[in-house]
Amino acid sequence: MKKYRLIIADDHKMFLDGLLSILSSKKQYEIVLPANSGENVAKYLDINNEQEFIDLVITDVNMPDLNGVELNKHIKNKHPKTKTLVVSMLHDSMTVQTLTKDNVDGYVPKNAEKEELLEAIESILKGEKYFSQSIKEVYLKGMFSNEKSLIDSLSKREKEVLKLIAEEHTTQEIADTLFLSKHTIESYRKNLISKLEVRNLAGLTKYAIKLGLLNE
Amino acid sequence: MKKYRLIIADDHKMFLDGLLSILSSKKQYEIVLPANSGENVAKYLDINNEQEFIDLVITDVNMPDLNGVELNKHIKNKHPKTKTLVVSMLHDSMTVQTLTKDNVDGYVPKNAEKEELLEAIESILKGEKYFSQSIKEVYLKGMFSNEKSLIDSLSKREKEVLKLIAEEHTTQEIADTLFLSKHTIESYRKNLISKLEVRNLAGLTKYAIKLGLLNE
DNA sequence: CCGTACCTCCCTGTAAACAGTGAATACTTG
DNA sequence: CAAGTATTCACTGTTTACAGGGAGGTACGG
Repeated sequence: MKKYRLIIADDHKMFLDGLLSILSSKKQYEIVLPANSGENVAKYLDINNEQEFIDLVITDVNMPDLNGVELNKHIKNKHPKTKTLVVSMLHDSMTVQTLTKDNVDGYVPKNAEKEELLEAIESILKGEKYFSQSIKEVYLKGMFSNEKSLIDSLSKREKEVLKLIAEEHTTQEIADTLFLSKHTIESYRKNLISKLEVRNLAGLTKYAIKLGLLNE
Repeated sequence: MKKYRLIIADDHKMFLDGLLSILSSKKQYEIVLPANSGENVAKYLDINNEQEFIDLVITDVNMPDLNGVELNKHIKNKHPKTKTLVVSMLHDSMTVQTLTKDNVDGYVPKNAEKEELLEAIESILKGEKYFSQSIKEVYLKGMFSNEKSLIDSLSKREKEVLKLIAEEHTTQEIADTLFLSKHTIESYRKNLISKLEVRNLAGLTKYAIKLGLLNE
């Protein structure tokens, strides 16, 4: 029987230990590397994947340095034959959209049963894709909602202004920092409110947080 | 050898499975109930704890219906002999402060090694308290920062108004919904801005989110 | 080369937020 | 009960946000 070589990445050691524990019951899976960051996985693959091929990388989304989305992208670019399975407790539509666009092989939420995880791994190693029902729903909802397109519709400058607005700066202050006229910033503010379909500063602030524009 | 009866609560089944897997290696622990919500644990204890005593409840913080903080409070009120261990990936100072005030027996972050978890369980069952180093640090930081006191200083009504403000309602609208004068709401807004030491609506909104006042 | 999106700036209003001050009633906690 | 705090309301301003309109320049792809 072929033995599959896996890598698991999650910054929560306890979850990692749990996964290891679950997978150790399956003798055909060899866990080559339990990693606590995406960076470590990327480095490992870049160095070793040619000599000793890794079949599957199971990764969380939220990790320090290189997160799951970026890791998946890296793997699919540099090591296209290595499969990827995302296991995450987040499943917002933007993340799901990005991952599928980047050709991820599977996505299972952390509130799934372990049986489902094992099924997902099996399917993926057979060359199939595996997405949990709830992930499919999020994907579809994202397709038909306008949330994603709203975010995409913001230009770099608009995001810059939005960030400053959410950081509690007044229009005049933003104008000063960006060396623009107060009127320009007012235009941006107006456009943002209309584009993001919110009513005021509070709505803009919430969007800025949702978009991860604030460094906190 | 005495067998200890434990309950584990986490809404992420996979994590639950992982914990079960880890604890199953220790024969002296009997997992009576793997629960996916705090509500289930509270109900179980209320019904069964007199006949069949539960030694320890291990719980996550973020759960639907009854969260870990509320569950701990419930247990310490109604079942004071049952120990509690919080295992969470969040460790903001407010949560830690509240839990210690409510006499939680231990707190271990999810990025701890499984050995630490086992050590924590052991200590607690011996009657000691167990807090990871990182949790102690958060606790101390919270003690000397003013963040907590800021939050505590808000009255129920103030939080109510803050919530509505963050939900993008104008002063007039809030006045109408709460059957108060516009002037009253303006007073609240002013007090909130001064109490929370922010500059404007954006700052208030961020605080409202931090306090978890918004249902999203 | 034409359309489109982006960036920039301006004007005119109205509505709302923000600042300072003051004050009466109720409630809660030592 | 006394003292403090919460809750409510009011008046007077100034500043800022918000809404709607227009307009010129650049940059890029079809």
